[in-house]
Amino acid sequence: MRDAMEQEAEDAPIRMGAITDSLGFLIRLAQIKAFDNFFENLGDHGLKPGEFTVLWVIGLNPGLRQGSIANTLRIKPAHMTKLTARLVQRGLVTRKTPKSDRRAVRLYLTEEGSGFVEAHRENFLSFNFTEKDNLSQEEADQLTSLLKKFTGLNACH
Amino acid sequence: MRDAMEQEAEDAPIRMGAITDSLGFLIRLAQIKAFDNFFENLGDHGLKPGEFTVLWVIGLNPGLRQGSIANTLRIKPAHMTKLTARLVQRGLVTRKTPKSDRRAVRLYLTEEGSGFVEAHRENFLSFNFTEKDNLSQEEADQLTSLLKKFTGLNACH
DNA sequence: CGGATTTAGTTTCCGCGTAAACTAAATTTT
DNA sequence: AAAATTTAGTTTACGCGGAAACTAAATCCG
Repeated sequence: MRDAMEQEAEDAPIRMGAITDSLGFLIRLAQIKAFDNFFENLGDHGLKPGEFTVLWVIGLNPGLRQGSIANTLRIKPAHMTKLTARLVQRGLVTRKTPKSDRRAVRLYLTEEGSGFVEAHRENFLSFNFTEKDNLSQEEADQLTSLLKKFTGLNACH
Repeated sequence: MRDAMEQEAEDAPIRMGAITDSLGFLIRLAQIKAFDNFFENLGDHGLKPGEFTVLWVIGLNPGLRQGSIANTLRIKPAHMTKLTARLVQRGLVTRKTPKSDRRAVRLYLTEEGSGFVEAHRENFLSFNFTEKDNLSQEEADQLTSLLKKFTGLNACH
């Protein structure tokens, strides 16, 4: 009833061949899933994963230069400028140019920013857990550890 | 010499706290790395990972509907339209509207498209390997398997 | 010192991917 | 069979992220 080679039948299984073993492809899928989970759990506060991460790092390193953060989090300078502007505009972050180097920009959390991180810390950290849907705790730990190795997070850049 | 709490010294180690264990963050880093590797190894042919993947799947399933591919590869319809247009424009793919359903669009590789996939198959598959930089073969396999589980690639959607 | 280079960040412009609204065709309902 | 609904794909408008060119300040060097 249906053509042998051509995919005329809608319900025919779709062959994916070797891409199902492609790290690049799998990582892209994982990215999508992680993103979905993020919004399911803390979409309400209106920040995106990247923004939250920046906020987090500023909280841990008040006064860090904008460029250092960009470098650490693998965000490009051009993007960092806009991202920072957004956070400032929301009143979560302040920029300060030190007298010692008037090119530089140092970042600090505002009161509100501090409160924000404090308020969402649990949610943000649990976001690591809720997205482990299909994984046991051990598997999740293993995945985390392998990704760290793969990305060279330990060895720094 | 430097302020205790503030990050006045440039070379001070940057604290990242719990995000180094955040799957979402790690996956983003992995994504960036995979992307870099892709372009290092086959950036010359001018296709991006997503485009190559689509080409690949069409090759394995000639005549598949555009929407089915989008669904399988988690590409949104709106994007799929543009992506397909690009591939058609490069002469790698042809679109065909079957008489049985004049809304649908079926996709096929052209001669050139077939040749293209054929020519880059090795490169494309080895792309899985070259990006395993920091990982042993066993670790890479393990990572692949965990990502499959995490993304639910086995269980389908 | 004063010109050349480097460094920090910004601005402009562009492409990718998405959401929402839309067009057209098939299907369901009555 | 006509109206309502669903389905397939496209169009439009927008935001995110990046590359390249730029501005301004600091450093290097003769």
